[in-house]
Amino acid sequence: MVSIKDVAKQAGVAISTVSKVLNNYPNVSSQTRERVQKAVEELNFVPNSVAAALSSKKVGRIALLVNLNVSAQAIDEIDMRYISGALQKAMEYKFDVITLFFFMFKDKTVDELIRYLQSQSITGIIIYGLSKEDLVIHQLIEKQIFKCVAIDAPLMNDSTSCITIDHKTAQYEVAKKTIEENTGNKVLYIAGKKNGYVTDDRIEAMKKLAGDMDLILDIHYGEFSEKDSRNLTFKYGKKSNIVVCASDLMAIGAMKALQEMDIFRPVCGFDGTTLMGYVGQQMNTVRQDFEALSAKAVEELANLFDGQKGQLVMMPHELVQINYTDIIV
Amino acid sequence: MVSIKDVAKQAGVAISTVSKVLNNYPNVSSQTRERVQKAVEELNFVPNSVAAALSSKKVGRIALLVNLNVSAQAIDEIDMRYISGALQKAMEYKFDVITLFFFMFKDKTVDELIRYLQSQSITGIIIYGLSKEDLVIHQLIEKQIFKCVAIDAPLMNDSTSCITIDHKTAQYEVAKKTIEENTGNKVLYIAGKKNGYVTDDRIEAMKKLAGDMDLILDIHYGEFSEKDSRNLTFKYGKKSNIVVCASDLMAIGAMKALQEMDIFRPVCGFDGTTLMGYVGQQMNTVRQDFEALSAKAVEELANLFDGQKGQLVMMPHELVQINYTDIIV
DNA sequence: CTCTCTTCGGAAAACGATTTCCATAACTAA
DNA sequence: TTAGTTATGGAAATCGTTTTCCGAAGAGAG
Repeated sequence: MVSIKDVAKQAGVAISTVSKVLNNYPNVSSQTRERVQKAVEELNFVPNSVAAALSSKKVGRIALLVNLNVSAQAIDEIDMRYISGALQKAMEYKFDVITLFFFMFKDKTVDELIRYLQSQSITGIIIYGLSKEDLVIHQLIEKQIFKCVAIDAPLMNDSTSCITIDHKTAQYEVAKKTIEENTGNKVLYIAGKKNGYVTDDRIEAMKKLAGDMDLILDIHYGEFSEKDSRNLTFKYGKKSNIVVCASDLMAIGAMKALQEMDIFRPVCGFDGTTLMGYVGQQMNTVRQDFEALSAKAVEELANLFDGQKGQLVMMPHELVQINYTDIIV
Repeated sequence: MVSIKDVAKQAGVAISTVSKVLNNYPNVSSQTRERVQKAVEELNFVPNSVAAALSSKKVGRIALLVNLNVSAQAIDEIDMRYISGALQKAMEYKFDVITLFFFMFKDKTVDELIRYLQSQSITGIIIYGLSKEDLVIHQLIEKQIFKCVAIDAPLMNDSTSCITIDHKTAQYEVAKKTIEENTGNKVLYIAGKKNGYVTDDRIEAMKKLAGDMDLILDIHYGEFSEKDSRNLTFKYGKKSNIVVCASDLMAIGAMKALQEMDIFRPVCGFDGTTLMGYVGQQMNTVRQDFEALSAKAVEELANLFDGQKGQLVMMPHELVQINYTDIIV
């Protein structure tokens, strides 16, 4: 394997000089710099990131800490899009990424988790799927041992940033639009997982909307699953005029229930997943750019590495209207 | 950070001795071994895998090389299940896992890919989603620089194993069952991606079945998408008695087309994803245990590291019959 | 009781980078 | 010309392991 040593020899300089060129350190003359770069080209040298990580605490080895919801269809898509967006951007930044799932650390203490991360020379973490009940992760963030970026969880401190869309506004808008396009003021809101940050934000938005538009709001919690939404719609769908769901998957569940009950209610969803193709009727939803969110998270991690303090980064969202035929054909 | 040095001091032995205990080397007396283990416990020591990877070529840092099919619903589920199964098992083996997607290496040569993997100190690779057209990956495997395990691609050499289910038998069985349960001998087979290893195996099985059961077989290729399957069913569904699809997602596409054409045809799928919940009629399918497949791949990689030669590992599959109500409610 | 053969444990050299610190060389100013 | 900076490049320590090799102690044989 070609190492920095070979490059040094080829360029006729010291190892340290090569390293300086590689890392854009100032104290290298442009001649030497060029000579080194030429040698790098010729030898096709790629620095060993493992060695770099070992010797430097700065080098970015980052962990993608994911609360997986395996096999819930739409959720899988969101997971994959988050992961893929992050990996892509991480490659640009030459970050090393390790993907970890929450369930791998069930029954582990913070200290054990920290030790594990340290054993991997992890310096930065991107977290998503965090709910208020995930104590260990919260402790991890508070300790500020690692640079963290939380997606959709408003946790910030000197070494923690948050990337999110404006869930309150988005939920408000999509529900308002749907209600305005239809008649009636009795709204069934099928919320997501209890104690989810996103869930609470959206409920807050719905309550505000209820106040603003004089609605009768019926709120029920479910998992982000088709099943829960379907069951809740069976129970409460009939006595409402409109069904607002916390995800597209839930919207589909609701539609199926309505269909089976043989009644029509306008339904709106959230997320803008490709699952939208499964809807059986027109639907409003909020499209999130999941890849962009996680890519931004990587960028933000880079900022934190550079010494920037944690901050809240708000990403844009988009209201869309879906028709069955729009997507599939 | 507590290092092997600290453990050595605590136990009153040399660093090398600690390492030997950690890696189960023979030449350590049980007394010393215990003393070291006690020190490890007390200090809560976790070895730094980055350092280990740097110094040893044996230590398993493995890459999960994935041909992602982002946002095709069912495909996402399969991806996630593969990834999650592998990560879990890798953790047991204390392997370090890096997830990489094919598309990240578009336009890259084998040498560039190799260099990248080496720069990450990767020694083993698990590959899935490989089609016959992925030249670079095939070259990578042939070079035998890394230990490889290919899922669903029959590539074996001294350092490459293959994990798969018996696609031929599975396809044969599920189609046979569906045909026997119904009437007619005109079968529309909606195959997967052209040049996919799995695709070809299954087509072969269908041809054999056609011979055995005296069927008139109409084969058409599509992407593993609902859309393609739907379109193909519109075109060719009417003149056949039975529709056999290469995936559950495709089966759903076919069912939708049939519904819209207002004709009934038995449809069978493949994979046994949770997407099965979306079917609108009874359906036979083949359930694959994706987590088990990728977990087995990790085990097999460990075997290869231990010096075992590459081999073909056949995993079991299961025929299942799905009803709409089975899954969702 | 000595000689050889094991068994065990330690010293030290990797692995491939980063980074600190020091020695020049070169330049500036007086 | 000389003292004082500053720019530049190198030597060496370091990160935390693994692994080779060697010496010492203990065991067994004669």
